[in-house]
Amino acid sequence: MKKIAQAHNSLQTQVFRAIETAILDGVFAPGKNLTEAMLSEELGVSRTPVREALRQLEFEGLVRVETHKGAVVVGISEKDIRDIYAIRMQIEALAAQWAAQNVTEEELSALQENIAMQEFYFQRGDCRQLRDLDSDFHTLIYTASRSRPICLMLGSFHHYTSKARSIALVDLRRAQSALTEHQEIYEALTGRDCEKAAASAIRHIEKARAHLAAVLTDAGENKD
Amino acid sequence: MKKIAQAHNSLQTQVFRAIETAILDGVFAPGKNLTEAMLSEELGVSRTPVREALRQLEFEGLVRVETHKGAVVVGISEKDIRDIYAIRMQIEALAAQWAAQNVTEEELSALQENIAMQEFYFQRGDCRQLRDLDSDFHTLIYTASRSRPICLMLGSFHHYTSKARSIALVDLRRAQSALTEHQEIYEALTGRDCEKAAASAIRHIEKARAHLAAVLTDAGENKD
DNA sequence: TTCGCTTAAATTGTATACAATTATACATTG
DNA sequence: CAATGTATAATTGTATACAATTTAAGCGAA
Repeated sequence: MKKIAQAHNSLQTQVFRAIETAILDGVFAPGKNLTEAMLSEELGVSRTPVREALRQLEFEGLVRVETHKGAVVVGISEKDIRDIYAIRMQIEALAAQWAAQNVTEEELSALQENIAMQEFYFQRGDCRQLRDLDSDFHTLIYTASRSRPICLMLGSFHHYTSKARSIALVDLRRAQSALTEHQEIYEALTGRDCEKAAASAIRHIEKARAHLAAVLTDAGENKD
Repeated sequence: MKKIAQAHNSLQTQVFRAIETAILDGVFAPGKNLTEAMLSEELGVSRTPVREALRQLEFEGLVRVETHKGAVVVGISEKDIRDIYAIRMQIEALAAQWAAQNVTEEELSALQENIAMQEFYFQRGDCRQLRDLDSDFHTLIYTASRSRPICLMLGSFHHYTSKARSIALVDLRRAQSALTEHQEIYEALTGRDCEKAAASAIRHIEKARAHLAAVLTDAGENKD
């Protein structure tokens, strides 16, 4: 029934993305039991790619799969998000620091372009676009760090941060603040200033965390 | 042909473990092309569980899978390990800090038992057992942190640290030092002293890193 | 010989069929 | 009526069959 995103990727990948976003967008609520047959029919594919996708989602921590029992959606709790921010504060600092040393001119251009787009969509008040750009911005920095462990780690539970971003950037005041902080990080990178990059990154996450702490009153729930 | 570890788990899980350890033990060298047919025959199963295992291994970063091309083993470079230690220094500090607040009496007993075993196998000079105990020790602390993101993150690329541990703990002098540091962390946890726990963890990883930096002259190679 | 095209083999991607296990419903018995 | 055991249905686990794609080989012409 529902159309799957792009066509050029493998079905398995598309199925994975489809289920992932469905979970993150709350279409599949925490605790919901995901049967392979249901997903197959819903997405118009066979069970094989669905199974592979579910196994990957289990690795990402989005679902829990028990043998002969099936998959259930795992919720992201408030505490999870708080923990993520504590962790990110450390890791993003490392990433920014290393990126300052290794970032290429092309990547700097991409970051500049990204920030320009952020300014554009901020004017429009388009939160969804801002969220995606924010996501891209950080991905660019991870990549520029030239550290495979960093990329793997931050990519592996990327959805957690995505969820947190979604919650946070709905507030346009926070979005503006984030934009300023992004610019600060960008400047540190252009100047190849490791310390400033790390400090800016920490300040950025710290502010994001503080904002989120204020916003988080009725966000996620845990289904342990 | 080759027997797979336990019997009660699903084939898919067993296949996953089998391939994982084969890669970590160097049986499947970096760059090696893993065809599903070969793995199927080798492990005496069909392609289905093999495919699911490969997809998970891709998420772990141990192999790279390209559509219609298959999976190749990704090597762990020296730099990867160095990066891991930099990251771990931050995350283990968080984990230890949180564990000091949340650790249960049962977990403290388990840690005590673990350390006792470490002492025993250190006497015997059994490096392999020491490595596994070291792995268990840290897993216990992650678990005690009561943070799902921490557990997910550190579990997700656990093999990296495992690889590093294997390299490091071959040196019995390092093993002894590690044992002392573990005891220090354990004491911090029993005293529920967050600051001491974090500081001990950082010191532990820092020492491990320093030792590894000295040892690492001809370890891993990268196959990008 | 070498370049290029065609074709065949090998490999992965997907779907389906079958086996094993679990959950559910219903009947039987205390 | 409750509890339990059995049978049936539903769901997952695994294997195999088929389609799509890539790689390589073979063949021919310049």
